[in-house]
Amino acid sequence: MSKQYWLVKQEPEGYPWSRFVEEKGTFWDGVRNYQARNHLRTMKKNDLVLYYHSGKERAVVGIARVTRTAYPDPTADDPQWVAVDLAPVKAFKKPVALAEIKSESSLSNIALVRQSRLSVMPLEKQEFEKLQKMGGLQ
DNA sequence: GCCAACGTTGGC
DNA sequence: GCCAACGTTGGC
Repeated sequence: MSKQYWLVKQEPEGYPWSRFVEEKGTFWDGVRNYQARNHLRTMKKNDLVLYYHSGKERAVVGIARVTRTAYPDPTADDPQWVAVDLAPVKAFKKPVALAEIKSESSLSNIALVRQSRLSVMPLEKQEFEKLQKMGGLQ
């Protein structure tokens, strides 16, 4: 199957992009939401993932990729919850703010806008490429 | 700090 | 199985 595209949300106070880059990757744990979990389970190796800072910052800051597909979340008691491993690919030259995303009509369908509480969501290829371009990358 | 959106829990 | 109450997340 071909590559898929995702967006994950993280509070910069919890685990900022800068630390993600320093550590050259992390395991993406702590997801306790069925919809988000199902998305995690669907991720394949080398799928590309946009990294979004929620809270105060509210901007997409960089691109990551999946280095290990879903496995039981070591921080959960219940084995139904899963984690994946992600590694940084490239930082955006310019973070793309939520306000910009909202004002872009071609991005009005993404879950970030429509369902603000979802922490892991799929993106269409053209949506991913649009965001990438807005972030100053090809 | 407030509130909307959404999920979960528990009483019936 | 419905729904009210409550908790959490995240934008404003």
